[in-house]
Amino acid sequence: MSGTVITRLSRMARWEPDARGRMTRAALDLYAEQGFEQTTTAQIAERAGVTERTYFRHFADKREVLFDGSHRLEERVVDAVVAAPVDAAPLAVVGEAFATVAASLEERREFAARRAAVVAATPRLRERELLKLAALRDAAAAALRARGVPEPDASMVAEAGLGAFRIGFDAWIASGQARPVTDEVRAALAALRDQARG
Amino acid sequence: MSGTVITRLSRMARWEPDARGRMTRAALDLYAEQGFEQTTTAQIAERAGVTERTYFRHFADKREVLFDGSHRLEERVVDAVVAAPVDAAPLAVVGEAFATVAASLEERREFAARRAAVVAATPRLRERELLKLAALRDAAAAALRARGVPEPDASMVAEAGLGAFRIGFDAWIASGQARPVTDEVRAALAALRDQARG
DNA sequence: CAGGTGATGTCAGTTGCTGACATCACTGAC
DNA sequence: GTCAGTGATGTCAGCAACTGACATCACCTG
Repeated sequence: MSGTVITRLSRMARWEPDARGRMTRAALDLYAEQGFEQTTTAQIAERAGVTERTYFRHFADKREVLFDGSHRLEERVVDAVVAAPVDAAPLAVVGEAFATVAASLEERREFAARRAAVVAATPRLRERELLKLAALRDAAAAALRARGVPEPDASMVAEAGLGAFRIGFDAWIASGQARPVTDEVRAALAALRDQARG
Repeated sequence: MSGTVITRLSRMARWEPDARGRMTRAALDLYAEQGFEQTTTAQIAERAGVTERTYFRHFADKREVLFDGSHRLEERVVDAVVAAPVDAAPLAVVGEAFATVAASLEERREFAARRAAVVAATPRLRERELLKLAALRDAAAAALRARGVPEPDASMVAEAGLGAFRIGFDAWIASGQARPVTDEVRAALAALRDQARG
């Protein structure tokens, strides 16, 4: 802790501010540099200038650092589904909802890409990602039911929307972000629609 | 270990046979009785009549005990996709493939239901389940591509098939296995088809 | 300036999981 | 028949991921 720089600002918080942000950046850097399994929570804490105990007060476990924003995504999907015109078709509603969510990732595309690479390379992080995506899907399904869409339609449509999101996002990353994410997501959903009609 | 019964059979294996099976049953029982988090791997090993080290030689971690059959499921999906008539529509192919997989669970419906209850109640087990299902989906997508289905169609159709499988299976469990699983899976996929046609 | 509050530090302890090495039951060659 | 080989198991030491209990510290409020 001897290396900690004490920034002197007029109205400073109690300790060094933004401990969460520092831990997130430290974790992503370390995971990218030396791999998730080779990184210890003690290393993350040290690089962020806190103790290991403080890390575990902010994040439930070693993986959760990379999933801090997932709650915001959930809100965005639900909001988008709720805000859709009442007469819009369910599949179109979720498609646009997930396209909106994807668009929100474009603001921090560098972070998103680095994070995606680490997650893709680590089974245990993929697991956690799938859990968050499942929560996203369930939130979308619930929002659809609130619009009056019955089961199993609501669940299946939500599943299709999430699928388009995932496949579109992956294509966006794989292509070096050539086209906007929203286009990729819409293209994936359109492919499914064609297959269902054919 | 004093309670271990030494069964005397004419042609017995080296030690008590079926250690994996005993561990799987012990784990499922304990998880159901007292919860996953409250169960230690030492308890599972003890009930199965082995040491903790032996447990970890058979299973990668505390969760993997309940996912021993996942490889067989993967084979079944792939086989079903490969075996489908060449002129069959991709969505129909995966639908029937996942219906086949679901049907294979009906043979051990009691085990499947108990297992599903434990998994549903435990986030960490749900995580692992999602990873296995993702592998199932990816295998189906690869098999579709081998049939000549292009991307993103193959991935989206596989996603829809897995969704139907999951939703159908859940409905089957929730209904107390009233109708055959295959019917539930087909119904879920039909719902999506209807939605896609608008 | 005396509490009160919230975030942090310290420390001990449990559990999940791994590597290294010994042992045991059976198998096959001789 | 015996004896080395093989594969599954047991034993033990140890690290890393977490958790609970308690102390501390910076700031705020009356």
